Amino acid sequence: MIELKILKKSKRSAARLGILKTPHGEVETPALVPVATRAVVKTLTTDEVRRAGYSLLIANTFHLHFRPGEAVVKKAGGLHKFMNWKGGLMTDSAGFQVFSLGFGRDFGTGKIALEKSDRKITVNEKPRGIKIMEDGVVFRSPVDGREVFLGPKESIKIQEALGADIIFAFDECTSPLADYEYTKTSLLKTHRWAEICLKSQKSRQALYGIVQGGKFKDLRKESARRIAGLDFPGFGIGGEFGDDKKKMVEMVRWVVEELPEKKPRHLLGIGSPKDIRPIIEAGVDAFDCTIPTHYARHGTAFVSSGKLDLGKTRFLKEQKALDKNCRCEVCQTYSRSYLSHLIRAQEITGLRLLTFHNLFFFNQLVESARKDIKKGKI
RNA sequence: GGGCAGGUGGCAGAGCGGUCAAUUGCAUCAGACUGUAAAUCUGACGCCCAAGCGGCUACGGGGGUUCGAAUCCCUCCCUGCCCA
Repeated sequence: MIELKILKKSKRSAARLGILKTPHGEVETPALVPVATRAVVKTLTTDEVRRAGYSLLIANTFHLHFRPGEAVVKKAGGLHKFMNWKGGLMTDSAGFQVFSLGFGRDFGTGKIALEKSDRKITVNEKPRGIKIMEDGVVFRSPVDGREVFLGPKESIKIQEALGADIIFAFDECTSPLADYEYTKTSLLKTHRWAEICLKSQKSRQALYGIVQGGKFKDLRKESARRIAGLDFPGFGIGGEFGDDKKKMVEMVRWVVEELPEKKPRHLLGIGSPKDIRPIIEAGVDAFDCTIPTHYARHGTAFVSSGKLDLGKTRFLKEQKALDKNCRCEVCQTYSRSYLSHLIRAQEITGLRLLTFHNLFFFNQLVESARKDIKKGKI
């Protein structure tokens, strides 16, 4: 099991400094959790991920179920051994794919609505790519196209076979376009699924319940109270987060206020550099995000001044490091010019170096936030 | 010197009488990306512009046939391969 030891609570905000103890080591919180969807932080070895400053990763149940299949992972001795990761591990429940491959794909939206849209998803509306049913969801395998049913029971069973330290309840992550009725109805399902997850769990893994409720305050509050009322050792805060940053933080606050203080809170899928401080101030202990790794593979390096698109020809002329204040191996070793060349030439090492830098850079941001909690600045 | 094959937008390479300012790929430029569908995707890409089924200049140069030519004919220039 896990335990969150709270070292310090901020007087200025809901932020707290802590240590999350897992069966595979301790994690300083607040913590960013790199995403290892298919049992790998894309392009890096686990040793490199560790060197970038991380001790907790999140893998994905949906993707690992289809390839290689949880039986393969189990036979290999579990996810830790399979991927050679000695730190803490989480697995996402596949709930996000209900959204991502459903309405998310239909409307091209993510968890945050980047443009205000009048399009609303109403209560009886159905996504095209998947079928959402009372006790689960029918998907098509991204590997071979065959139809597969996944629900709370199936998700827990798979996650038990995978063997991460922390697992998540199977939920429906609603779209920013979902209206009140849709969200409310979906919430009933997510709550019912949460209970099924708890009941069907046989392992001693830490099962986090997930709070949903979209952008609606009463639904978020209700969801937080319902989920907090169940016997979960930790909580995920999921779903969509409105259409601007202020709203997002406000929504996290609504939820955090309803959650028990002693248990860890994990914000699912949020973590752009600009989000990091605000969500920590809102009381989040951990959060995972694909941004550092994903953007790296699209040629973007994050630096103190913002982000650099190394694919642009102008960087070929710059001999300096990505970020002069970054202490990472990449910034100590390579120039923007060289990295730009690698990215432009589509050399895979370029993707590796940017991934490493971005992860290291993000960790520096989180680390400085932790220091500021300690100093009483946050 | 003879024979054959070619010369198309920054490059490669389609088109072979009208719907061609010209398929496609690359390059270039711009944009997107938050529990990974993602080493991905979108858009622009001759010039002008009051932006439109708009004007202008364009498929090696010149000339011709035709209502109409990148596409057919003549000629010149150039390139590759083969034979002397």
